[in-house]
Amino acid sequence: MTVMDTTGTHVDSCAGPPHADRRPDGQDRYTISEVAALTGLTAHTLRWYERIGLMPHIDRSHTGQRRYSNRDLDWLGLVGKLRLTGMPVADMVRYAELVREGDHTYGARFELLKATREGVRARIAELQDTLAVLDRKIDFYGDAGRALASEGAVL
Amino acid sequence: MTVMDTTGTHVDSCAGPPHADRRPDGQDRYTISEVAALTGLTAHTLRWYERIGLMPHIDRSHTGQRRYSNRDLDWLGLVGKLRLTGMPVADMVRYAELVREGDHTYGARFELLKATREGVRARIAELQDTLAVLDRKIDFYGDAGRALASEGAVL
DNA sequence: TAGAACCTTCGAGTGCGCTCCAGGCAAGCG
DNA sequence: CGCTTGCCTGGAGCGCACTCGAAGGTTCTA
Repeated sequence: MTVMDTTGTHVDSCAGPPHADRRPDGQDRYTISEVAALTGLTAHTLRWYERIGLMPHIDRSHTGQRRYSNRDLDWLGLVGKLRLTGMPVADMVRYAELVREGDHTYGARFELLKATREGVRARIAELQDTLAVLDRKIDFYGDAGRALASEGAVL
Repeated sequence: MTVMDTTGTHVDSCAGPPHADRRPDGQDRYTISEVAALTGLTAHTLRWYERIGLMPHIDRSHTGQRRYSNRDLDWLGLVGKLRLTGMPVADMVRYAELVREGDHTYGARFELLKATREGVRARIAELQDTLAVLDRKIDFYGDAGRALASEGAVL
């Protein structure tokens, strides 16, 4: 249960390419504005994520300021990806809760990830379908659109 | 300029598979609730689409009720597809305006469709990227997740 | 030691895409 | 004739995901 190992690289293995201007583990104490610059989120949004329970506990300096770790950046990377899929923030909060609750939620998290993956796959299929519609429409315009348009077709 | 031909099937050729329970052209005067059932949108939403300029002019019965045509359904089919891509309603309104403005907007519409297509392609790429992240995470869980989770990795 | 630049919290505001309500009209039916 | 059903309009309200402002404390640079 205790977290002894903070040097392993496996922590990073799940959040895409690690950001270039990251500090090595051990000196990874970023201010909120540094994290904002790194992630593209605003400081406001980062604090809001914390308020709604989307972040793990963020370390604080002796004066109470947030100090983000590399692991926090990894988490934000994952959140960013999930956000791109259109996953509602509430669902991500649910996942964050499972992580906080510890090992016994392992199965639930696994299932949630798999369900999310299926959702993303379905979304991709949907978009490819839409792409086909657009392709047909664009061909239509390219080939004979001008003539057909004047006949009243809804282009 | 005059719209003589309403019997051609080419009108339909751009909006995916035609809905099964459609009436043949000529008897295509659907009430708002029929269209709601056919499209999955609510009557409220259909009226709202009209208010914001997303629909062409919808025909009315002698008592002022809306009567949608097959062409209107085609248009709603396209709108539905574009909505799936995440295109903002405002952009779709812009496209609708171009259609209303007539043939001379042909080029603009063509460009807009091509830009939209590129947007969809980019979105698909993004999702595939996310899918890869999820796949890695899921493998991780499946292979050694339980052990690593107890070491403190952010899964 | 001044001032800028950063941080904190709380709470209100914004933009989008609906979603719903109130109040009223018109048609069909027993 | 009254009742129900379906439709009309204009406008208010809602949920989401931020986004920003106010008021005040702290830390860095000259």
